[in-house]
Amino acid sequence: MGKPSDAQEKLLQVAFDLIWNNSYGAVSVDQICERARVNKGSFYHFFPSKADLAVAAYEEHWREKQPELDRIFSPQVSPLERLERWCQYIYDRQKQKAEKYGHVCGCPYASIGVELATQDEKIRAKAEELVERNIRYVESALTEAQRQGLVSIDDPKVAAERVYAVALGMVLHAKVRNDLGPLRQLQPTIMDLIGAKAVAA
Amino acid sequence: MGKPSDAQEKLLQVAFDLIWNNSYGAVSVDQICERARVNKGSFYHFFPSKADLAVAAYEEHWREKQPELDRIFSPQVSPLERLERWCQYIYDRQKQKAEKYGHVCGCPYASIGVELATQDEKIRAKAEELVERNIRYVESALTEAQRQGLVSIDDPKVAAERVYAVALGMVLHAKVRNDLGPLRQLQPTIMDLIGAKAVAA
DNA sequence: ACCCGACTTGACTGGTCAGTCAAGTGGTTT
DNA sequence: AAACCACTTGACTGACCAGTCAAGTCGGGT
Repeated sequence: MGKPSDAQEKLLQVAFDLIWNNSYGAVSVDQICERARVNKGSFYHFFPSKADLAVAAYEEHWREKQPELDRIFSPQVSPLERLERWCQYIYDRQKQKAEKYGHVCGCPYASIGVELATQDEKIRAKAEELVERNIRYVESALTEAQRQGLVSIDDPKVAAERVYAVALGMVLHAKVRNDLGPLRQLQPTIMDLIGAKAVAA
Repeated sequence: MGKPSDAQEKLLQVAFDLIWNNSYGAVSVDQICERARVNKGSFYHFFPSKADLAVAAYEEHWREKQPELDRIFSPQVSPLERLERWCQYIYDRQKQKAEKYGHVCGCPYASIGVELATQDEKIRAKAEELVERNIRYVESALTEAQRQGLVSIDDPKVAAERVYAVALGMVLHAKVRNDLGPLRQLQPTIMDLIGAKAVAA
């Protein structure tokens, strides 16, 4: 197969990083190619357009991060502890990015979704899909927590959307303030919201 | 004064609308000028750069919308009803935009803030400022509600940030899904979150 | 040994971008 | 009536944009 290389994978990773740290509109195909050390022609051999690359890059990023979410939401630990771990994961991830780049980078799915929801239907749909997949994790924990009488919620599906909205909102607020402060309220707010009867250490 | 006109005001309004419906990066100075029927030279007579125009446009938009927020949060009505009205206002506004343009447009301040927080400090700071001003309204209602024993919260400042995060998150979710559905949970979620003891009609 | 086709190379296109500029225009001030 | 200056006009610049293309290069299948 000619000259196989890691060009495609490199493009996906570089594109995701650049778009997350900046924005879709502010990152050019030339920039992505340069950073990935790939020629323009190769780019368009793999992807029909910049938008298609973005969709593929975000799907690939999910694929890579999914095992970590599976671990966080492992049925091995109690449902409330899963949520607690998830809050910690969000904080740690934002902190790591903020220290590395000097800016709070926010939720990658939400950022590209908000930027392009009204302009590019393919990207909007992918962002929606990724957000919904995240909500499913929260929902599973809440369903189990409800069964165990650990929380006072009605519909776990609705409660999961509420909980996820808190996370989205606080991460967004942190990005706009460029300050991780608001994220310290994430766990207590969520626990209050679902009426958690006991919070693990 | 030569040929005074409404050019400046027109630019501010057109810029705000275009950026809200699309995004900062997707809207060009040429587009703004064309829609506002203003020449490029006039644009740069009033504003040193596209970013400066955006900052001015968002400040101007706040100035125009502030009386409506003052009305919603009028001390004439009970604190909980103010929050209820505010939720309704958010929903109505999003619905109106969605019907007019076929897309859920989201929160204008949050959208531009998320898009440019890591790239343009002046715009990030303005978005932060506008968000904080909104939070102050919520905080004032919560402070009064607490004094009247209508809610069970600790620090009204913290509670206001929590409440606002729910709003930000749900509006964001609605934009990414291009569906107003999530917003129907806004009021009940907020009332649950602050432990509202009574909800007005 | 040969060819096929996945992949690479880098120059190229036409259009658009933010921002500049020099020459006006006309109301106001003196 | 003359000078001033806020504002207008529209052509212009050079950089950059997404995307194209034709000519390769080389591993694998036959």
